Parts: sequence; C-alpha cells; structure tokens
Amino acid sequence: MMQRWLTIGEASRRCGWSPRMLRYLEQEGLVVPGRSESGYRRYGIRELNQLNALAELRARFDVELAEVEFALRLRREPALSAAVETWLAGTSVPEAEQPAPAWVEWEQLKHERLLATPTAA
Amino acid sequence: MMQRWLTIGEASRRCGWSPRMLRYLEQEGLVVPGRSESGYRRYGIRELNQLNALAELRARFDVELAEVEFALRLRREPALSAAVETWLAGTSVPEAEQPAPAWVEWEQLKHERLLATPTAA
DNA sequence: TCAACCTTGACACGACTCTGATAGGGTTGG
DNA sequence: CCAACCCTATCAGAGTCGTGTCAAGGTTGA
Repeated sequence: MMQRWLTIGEASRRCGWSPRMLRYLEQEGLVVPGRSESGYRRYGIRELNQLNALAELRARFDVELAEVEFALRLRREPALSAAVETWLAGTSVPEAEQPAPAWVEWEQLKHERLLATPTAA
Repeated sequence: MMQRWLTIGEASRRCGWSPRMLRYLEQEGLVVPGRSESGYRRYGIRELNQLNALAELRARFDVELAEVEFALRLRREPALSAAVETWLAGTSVPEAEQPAPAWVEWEQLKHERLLATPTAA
C-alpha cells in the first residue's frame, strides 16, 4: 500500500505554508495533524484540504487566524454563539421593532428607566 | 417631551466604556450612534443595549472586538460566510465520511492525485 | 461670558499576533 | 554512518489592538 501521509516538509511544499506556520497552526488548534510513533507530524488529504481552505480565506477575504479560531469557538460553544446572536440582533434594524430575545427586552426596560432618571451618577 | 439621547459623556457614565472607547467602537463599526446637528454623538436605548451586550461578551467569553467585527462581517458577506462554512466542514469529523460541498470534493481529488505523484518538487 | 462639555487628530505604550531564524537533539533510509 | 530530515524551545522583529492622554478648537446653557 502506498504512503498516505506527508511529513511536515512535504506538506509544506504542497500547500504553501512554511513548516514554521504549520506548527503554529497546529498550536492554535486550526489544523492538527496526527503523529507517527516517533512523534513526526503526519499530514493527510484532510489536513491538506484544511490548509488550502485556510489559505484561501486569508488571501481572498483577509481573514485573520484569530477570526477563524473564533468561528471554531462559535461552533463549539453554544452559549457564546447565543450571546453573539443576541448582540447581532441589536445591530441590524434601526427603526423597525421585531421580536427580540427575552433578556434584551428587560435590558431595554432597565435602560428606559435609567434614561428617565435625572442624570445623577 | 423628555430628552431621549445621551451625549458621549453621559453614555460613558452609564455603560462603563470610556469616551475614548466609545469613539473607538464607532470607528470600528461596532456601535455607531447618530449625530446631533452640531455633530455631537447621540446615544439612545439601542446603543446602550449594544454597548452592554458587547461588554458582556468581553467579560464572560473573553471575546476580542475583532472577533465581534468578524461576526458582523459573516452576517454581511455571504461569500465569506460560505467560505468559512466550507472550512469548518473539513474540521469536524475525523473518520466518518459525509456529504461535503462540491469544490471540497474536487480539491480532495486533486490532492489524491498529488499524493500519488513521486514527491518531486 | 465662561465653565463644562463636545469634536477630530495625534502620539504613546503594553500586550499580543504572525513569522523567520537559530540551537540542541532525535529519526530515517540508503 | 551520515545527510537530510524531524522534534521542541526560544529569541526577535514588524505589525496590530485596546486604551489613555493631550492639543486645538467648536457648542451649550446658566
């Protein structure tokens, strides 16, 4: 059976990332290859795909690694995802009122109360 | 009728962000208040809500502003959103095969071809 | 009028990100 | 055996982020 895994150097030559960056991407949890028995990183088709897609994101959309990591976090932390969704809900519609999440409504009430008080600190 | 708008200083005292940061948040497009005729920023309930939610995101989830901006971009740029989704698709399932987006499949084929070639640079 | 606000613009600083380079040492394969 | 690779760890440097502060000037309201 043919060899299915690339070493870091081979992968580097195939995808344009330097070996240094491949190690960095692993450290950041973005592209995490398996390891051989002796500890060598092993890159397969899956990892090459990820690396290509990542390079594409940076080149075409000027996306930072931290932002891709954030997308990962959003996928993994539903509570975070919900909180961000809640924040986004407050940004889109300037005038129209539409059903907001419950806690937004009471925050709103709180602020209406605050706005009614005489500016005293 | 009562005053419905706060100046930057008043808003600052209400939400915990410094005036400097309120200007920065506006510059980053995260919380953009309206303006009075003479150019003063006017913060209303909507903006106070956004500011609170933003502070919450930072305090509870240690989210950077750039990351929230990214969430905004995702909402506004469908192409970016699709690209990120594509990348995420390659990250989740280690062994199981499941229907991937079309271009991922041909990328995969391309790499399989590459893997079959004799490592020549 | 005048104090207390507001505006924009700029400089500055610590912390962090991204990336290369280098050092000391293990693995592999002909 | 030994060249060519891999590993971890560390330093370094340019760039960005988040934030404070200061300067020069306009607005507001008692």
